[in-house]
Amino acid sequence: MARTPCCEKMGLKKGPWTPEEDQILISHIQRYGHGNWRALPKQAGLLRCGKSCRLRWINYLRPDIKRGKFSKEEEDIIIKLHRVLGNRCGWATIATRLPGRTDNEIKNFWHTHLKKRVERGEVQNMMNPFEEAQGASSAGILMNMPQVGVDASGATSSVTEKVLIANDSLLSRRNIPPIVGLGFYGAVSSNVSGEIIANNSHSEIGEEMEFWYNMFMNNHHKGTKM
DNA sequence: AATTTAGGCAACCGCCTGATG
DNA sequence: GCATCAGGCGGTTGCCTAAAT
Repeated sequence: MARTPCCEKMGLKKGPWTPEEDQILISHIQRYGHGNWRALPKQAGLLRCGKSCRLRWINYLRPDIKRGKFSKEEEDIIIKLHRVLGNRCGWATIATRLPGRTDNEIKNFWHTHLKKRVERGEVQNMMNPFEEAQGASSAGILMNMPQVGVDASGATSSVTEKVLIANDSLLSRRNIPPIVGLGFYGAVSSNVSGEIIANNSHSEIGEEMEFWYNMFMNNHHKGTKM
């Protein structure tokens, strides 16, 4: 059975927001907050669905929105993170790293500017911290794999050992994203059920690496649950 | 000056996930 | 365990504007 649509289309307005609608939404949220987006338009007297109100607020009206051109630093962060995360678990996560920027804005900026530059090879030397740490010519990455016992050729055994994973094909066969290279730092190991778990070494590598660590953990769990 | 094309971006759509009953 | 709701997210569309012809 099909889900009921998020909003009743009949009588609800679509398309660009008018300044009057913006003002109504801002005033309402400033007075009452936005606890329930679905109920908000009715309470505020707007002929919009809750989703539309939420999007308008988050992407345009929020007071902490930063508008204007992206800085070089912001570009670098987007490119680096996109390399790691890809489109699929990325824009919102990247947005958390760029205060005042929205996922929609970052997504648009990627598709209209950065994607072309990356495709043209203008940013090909941009590496994430793991790649930088390993060096571009590194033979592989080291992981603690107590239960898997996978050697560099991909063969399995019951032996608990540190494993050097030599190439991307092995990673892809095991459905592990390349960022598993964090294991190079000794910050990752896996438990008996095959789930990646943390040890405490990542706490010593600073805020930036903490961020990348969390990024890895999220990415890994998403990548392995399928 | 008029028309066409391309780029930029706001907004919508549909799917997914977590919470709740 | 299942159905439904609500919020969140990425993909995509379509409008607007500036540049090119």
